[in-house]
Amino acid sequence: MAEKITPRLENYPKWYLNVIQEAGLADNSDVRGCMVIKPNGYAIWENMQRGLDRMFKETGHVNAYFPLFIPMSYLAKEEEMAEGFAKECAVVTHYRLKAEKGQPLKVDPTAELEEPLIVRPTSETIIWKSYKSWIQSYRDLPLLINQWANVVRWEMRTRLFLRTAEFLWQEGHTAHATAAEAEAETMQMVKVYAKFAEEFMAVPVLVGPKTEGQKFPGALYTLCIEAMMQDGKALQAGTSHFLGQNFAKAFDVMFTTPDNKKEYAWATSWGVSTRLIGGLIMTHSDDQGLVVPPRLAATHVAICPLGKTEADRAPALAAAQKLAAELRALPREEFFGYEPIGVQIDNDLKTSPGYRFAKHEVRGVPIRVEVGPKDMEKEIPTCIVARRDYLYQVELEPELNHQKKNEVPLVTSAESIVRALKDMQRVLFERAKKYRDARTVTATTLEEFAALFPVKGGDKDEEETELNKLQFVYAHWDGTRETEDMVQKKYKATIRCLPFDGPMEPGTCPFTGQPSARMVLFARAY
RNA sequence: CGGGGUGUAGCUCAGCUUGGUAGAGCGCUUGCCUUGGGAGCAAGAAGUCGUCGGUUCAAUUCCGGCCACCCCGACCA
Repeated sequence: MAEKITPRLENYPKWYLNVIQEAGLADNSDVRGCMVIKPNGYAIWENMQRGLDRMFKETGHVNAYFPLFIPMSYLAKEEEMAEGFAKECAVVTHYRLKAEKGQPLKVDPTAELEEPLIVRPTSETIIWKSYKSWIQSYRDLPLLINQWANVVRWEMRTRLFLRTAEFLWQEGHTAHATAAEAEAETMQMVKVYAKFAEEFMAVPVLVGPKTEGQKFPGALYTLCIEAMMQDGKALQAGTSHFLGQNFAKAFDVMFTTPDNKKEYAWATSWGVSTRLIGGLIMTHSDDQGLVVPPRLAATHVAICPLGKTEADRAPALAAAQKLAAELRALPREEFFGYEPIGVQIDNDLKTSPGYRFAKHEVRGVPIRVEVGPKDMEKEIPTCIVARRDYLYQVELEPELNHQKKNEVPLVTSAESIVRALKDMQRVLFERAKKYRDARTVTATTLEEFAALFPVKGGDKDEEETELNKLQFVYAHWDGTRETEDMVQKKYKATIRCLPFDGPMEPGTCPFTGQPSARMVLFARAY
């Protein structure tokens, strides 16, 4: 059978879409720019939700839910936000259709809303409208609320998971009595995101503030996490905003201080979305399909009993069931401390072993176990444990002495599997970090910078397929919006952030010759 | 909103130039065969050819309108 997935080096964007399709993560829908998230993709999102939600709760947050529709006038109350989102808002103007026999359905012109509603692109406005009535005293603060929701941003160009017109996310919205407290919250939450990205997704990230030009509309500043994809492009994976008193002022949210004075509340907001799934795919997956770090996998182990007939297979099937039960019975702390291990027995008699192996690989199941008659005949029965992360990587990292398949005694296979899962989580992170660090460079002169972000003569395909060529580039910057805009226009590279642990020495801006406080991180971005 | 392109089976597409009412591969169903890396053979089901109109004895094919989608640009946290 022909290879179904376009190799990454041939065409990276096409590979990305192939993986999503073949792994059963999502479909394009008939509604332009919107996606259908299929069970396999949604399972990853559910695991992301679980991990994040736990971390939010551990930092004192609670969940609530606010309406999908927002009166248009609310958005208008915060000027920067209105300007920032005006061009991508879906608007509801009517509340009724007209259905007459033999006539096409149409909007009932007599059912026009007095005030149009927008579908939330983000919920600061409607949430702060509520906060106005919830916050009276300093005793009501801090207010630490998160919501899991969908939002709509009418993007011109969409890509599955990375940028869709509707997407799922969480948005935290907090109110505090002091600026310092709100700023600490902003920092705390970006660190939560960084921890989640690195420990759950096995995606290394850089943390730091956005530039003035790239911050969220309505924010005083934005902190973000940035990840490198396999093609060297950057992906903004999460943001945490210090909103100052902008929304409190827009919605008149004042509280009484202990010394009986009135003050506006201080705000933060922070969010990550289903875009993380896109980032996960483009960090770990390979030409054979999806690779999912164990902490986010719904199914961790697929056991394939082998044997031609039901009778041939019976002993192997029994062994598979025993192993599955053993794995499922493991105490949670034996795995990652909470979710139980997901085990699936693929006992399909009608498909060949190769087909089943390939199916689980393309879908990103971390561990596959093969057990068949040959294993069961042995004095000490064994099984084959195959790790998804070793496949097709062997030639890339020969020093790690990867083994595609390991034969282990059945009696010890459960521990072998748990050990492998833990190791895989670590290996994926280290591999991604090594990849990113090897592709992070410094440019001190304009010539160096220009060579790192070549602009081709129009052939976009060629440009996008040059895997390994794009890099993260540290360079000085004079701090002005003009220079930032010029670089974006000329080199299609943006300042991703000013990483907290990046180089801090002052220097000279290669673009203007002006003094620069520190180097910043440039990259092409999704 | 400008420039280009495409709408034919579940999917990817051929056929149209030169009009005569439709094909392939994959997928699906069934049977045989096959079981430690995506097998093979055979049979079968499946399409108002985007839509509306025009020309014609006859339109998937030619002409026009419309609609949808894709690519490039613009735009885009």
